[in-house]
Amino acid sequence: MPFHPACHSYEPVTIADRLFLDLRRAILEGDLPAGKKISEPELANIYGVSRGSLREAISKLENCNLVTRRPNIGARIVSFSIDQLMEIYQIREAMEGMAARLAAKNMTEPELAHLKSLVARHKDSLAHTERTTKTDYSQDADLDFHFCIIQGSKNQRLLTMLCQDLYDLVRFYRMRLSPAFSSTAMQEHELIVQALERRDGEMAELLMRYHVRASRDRAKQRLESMSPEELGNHH
Amino acid sequence: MPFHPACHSYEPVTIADRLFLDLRRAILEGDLPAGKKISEPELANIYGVSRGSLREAISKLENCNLVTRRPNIGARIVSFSIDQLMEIYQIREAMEGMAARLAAKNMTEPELAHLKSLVARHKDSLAHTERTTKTDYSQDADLDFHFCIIQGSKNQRLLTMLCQDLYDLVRFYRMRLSPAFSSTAMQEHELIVQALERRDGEMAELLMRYHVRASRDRAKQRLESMSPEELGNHH
DNA sequence: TGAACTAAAATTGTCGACAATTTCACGTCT
DNA sequence: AGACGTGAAATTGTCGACAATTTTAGTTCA
Repeated sequence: MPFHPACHSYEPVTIADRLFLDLRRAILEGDLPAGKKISEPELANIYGVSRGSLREAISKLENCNLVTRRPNIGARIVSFSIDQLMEIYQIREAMEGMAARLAAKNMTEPELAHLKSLVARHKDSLAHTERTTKTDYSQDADLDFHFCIIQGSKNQRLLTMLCQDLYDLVRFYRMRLSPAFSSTAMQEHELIVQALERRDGEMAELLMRYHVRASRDRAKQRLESMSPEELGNHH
Repeated sequence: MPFHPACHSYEPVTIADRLFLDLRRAILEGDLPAGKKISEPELANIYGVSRGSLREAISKLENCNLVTRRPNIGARIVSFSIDQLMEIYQIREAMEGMAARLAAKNMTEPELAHLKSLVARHKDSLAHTERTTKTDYSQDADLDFHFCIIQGSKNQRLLTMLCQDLYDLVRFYRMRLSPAFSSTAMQEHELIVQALERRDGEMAELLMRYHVRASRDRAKQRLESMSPEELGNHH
């Protein structure tokens, strides 16, 4: 039942921190609709905090690219756009490809074992369960898979750039598209793990780039088959 | 004589914005030494602003990865580390490689012409001038080159991630290493431009990745030949 | 001498009030 | 009716003061 902390898994010691986590969750889960303007006095009243703390939380949300601010105008939740989603996939192809290459070199054996068990569980769940609650779990498992590899790269900056600056956006879109996780994608995951086991960085990067590119194509295909109303819901 | 705005090229309409630009410049140029703790009351007095505005500026500096904050402890300027520099090069290899690939497809003819003239001027300057003021100009020219290609990728998110989240750090290190720009690097630039002219994305990516990797190796070699005192100056 | 406790000083976090700017509503003019 | 200008209302930016936490300095005790 976790919200999937990934990064941002620190204790909210200060009011602004707790507010940031609450608002982040609200945005990702759709409580605060995409594209909506944020009213500082209104939100400050709702959460029972001062405007100063709220502004600090909004500033953190801006770092995650979940809101955009303009001076003297205000902040608004990031809005849904197919083009932006495709841009994100292109960046993930490059960065996660590099992460896989580095992980093949730097991942520890326990980390590899953990990744393997994760994929095995995932495969099991995909084979044995009905389609009912599959998507939810699969999506989390997918994020876990990518997170493990990024962490295994042992490049701290790469980790923070992906987790802090990009993955919140990934969740933002994922929550609004609720795509089915295909068995094809899981097979791609397995191939990547095999390359990592062989410590073949070159191949791991190629396979990861292919996987992200294929995921992008699948997402695009799904989006183009969706009705305009379905897409419009999120604006 | 520009400070090289790259991104962040907006008018500082608010006090916190101007403060942010001033502090950013101070950090990059070494007025605020690396690793130093930021005293909010002290800085607020120096710049003659309230602590609130200063805190907002610090928050923006945190986005640029130029300072790190810990709750109830405070903010300090990012500190110099060879490992971190190497991490940044790895990320640049992946992201700028992708940028070159996309630029080969999406760059407009005027943009390409501008890039060509930029490299030509660069080559000229490297051939005709003495070594005196060469490095300064060359460094800016190098950044301009990379910036042009990133911009030519037409991936807005890639542009902001590189310019806002990474390139300030690149400048931070560049200003403290003051490396000579080699004619080798310039030849690599020329090869990349030729690939872009042919609209050969595959080759452009390969050449850019090679260029970034070679630059990393050159930087590492320079660093290892520096004395510990030289390196220690920046802590 | 040095480790541990204590109180004072300094620093960061939080808040409410005021100033500057934007947004909205109304009335006027063409 | 619609465009334009004006003033009020609302929103954001800025500030100084207070509260909570951390750091420091000093003292005591083993």
